[in-house]
Amino acid sequence: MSKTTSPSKPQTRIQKRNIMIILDAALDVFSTYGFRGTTLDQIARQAGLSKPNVLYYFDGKEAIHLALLSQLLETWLDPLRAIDPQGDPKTELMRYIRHKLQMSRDFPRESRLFANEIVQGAPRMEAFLKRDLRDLVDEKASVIQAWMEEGKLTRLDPFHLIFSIWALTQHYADFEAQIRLVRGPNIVQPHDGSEDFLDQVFQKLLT
Amino acid sequence: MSKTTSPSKPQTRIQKRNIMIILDAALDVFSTYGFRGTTLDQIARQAGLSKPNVLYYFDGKEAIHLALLSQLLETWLDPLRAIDPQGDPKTELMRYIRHKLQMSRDFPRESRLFANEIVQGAPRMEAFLKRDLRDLVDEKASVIQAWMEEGKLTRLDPFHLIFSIWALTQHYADFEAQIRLVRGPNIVQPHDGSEDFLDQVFQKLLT
DNA sequence: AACACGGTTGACCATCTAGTCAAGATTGTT
DNA sequence: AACAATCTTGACTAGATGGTCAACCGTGTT
Repeated sequence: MSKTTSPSKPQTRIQKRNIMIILDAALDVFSTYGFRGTTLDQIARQAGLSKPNVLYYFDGKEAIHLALLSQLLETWLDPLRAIDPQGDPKTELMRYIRHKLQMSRDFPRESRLFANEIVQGAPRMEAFLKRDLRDLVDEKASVIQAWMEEGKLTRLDPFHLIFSIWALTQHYADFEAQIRLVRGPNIVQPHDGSEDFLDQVFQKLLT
Repeated sequence: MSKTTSPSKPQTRIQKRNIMIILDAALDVFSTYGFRGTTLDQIARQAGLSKPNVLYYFDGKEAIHLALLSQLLETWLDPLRAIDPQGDPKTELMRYIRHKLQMSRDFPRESRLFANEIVQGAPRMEAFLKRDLRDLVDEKASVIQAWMEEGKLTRLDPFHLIFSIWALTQHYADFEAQIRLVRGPNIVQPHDGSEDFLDQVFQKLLT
């Protein structure tokens, strides 16, 4: 019998709290070690709970991972969805870029959880990527294409444009270790200067 | 006693062949599943050898991984090293970008092996990144900085410029699964159009 | 042919890991 | 206080996994 997947049952205070603690701990560990590199014991230790107790709240390792992914995917696409075909092209795109960069800064663990999945071939997200993401990207690519044909925007391949936004914003979260080590111990925030830089890049590119 | 680490012993034909087969198989598996997600049995199966036979050539899983990493890191930085302070700034940088993109196209497994390591905090590459990479990046950032101060190049943060090149080129290899799934089954080469696009981006950015 | 060395493997072991279970501790309600 | 439902855990199991080992096979050299 599934535990957290039954949508009807009301949750007690303890359930709410512990489920949150477990998901937070699991996000820490999964985003650092990947799915197979993570053990239930690690999650339990990080959560400050015993392993059987973790399994009291979730049906298994897979279920915890799935819960994190679906939670993430729900909000991950919001910035892209928010692009308004009626708005000013450059404003809309710059807002999207800033939003995406902000998410990479504020939710680096989520970004790395996602990156871990994708680098390893997205075995647990194929359905989602094929369905929801592809439709959304196709839609927004059309919007961008239309803007370009109306002469409101530099002509570029809209798909590559979207990919470049993903690459540049997520890089700061996903490759944080590299940035940190390359820039030395005096750099505290790998993101320092990233907003100004991306502003420059895309202002130039889109004009 | 270490096996492949002794540099003096001459290798037989069979050794040369099997070590190559093992490294190739291991690159397949490590780049797809990460270090902890990979089992020796998987490597052995992929190589068409028995597990004890694999361990006859390498001291263990760690040793195979290490061999791959050091082999990779030797060549990974060559394009960056090749940037010539005496050359024409835009030419040098565009050549670097094209070279990097080409490596991401021709050696996607190597790129993903690297990405897997970095996303997970670079535990096995800290020393290398801190030492070799940092020095090299510092050096080339200075070169770029000098170019900018001489007015030969748009003023930009040289570190972020380098990061952006890494992000945009490696994205096509590291996130290939995402690109493939988003663009649909009709796309065979996720790289299609990437060179033209990156040319456009950096031509605009650097002018 | 005989020998030595390189190459190969089935069987095995210790450890790790996901998941179970029954018994006990806590909590909320009356 | 007493009861039931929820919550927690030590001890356990089955299977996976990295690594070992002794014995056997193959090949080239004399």
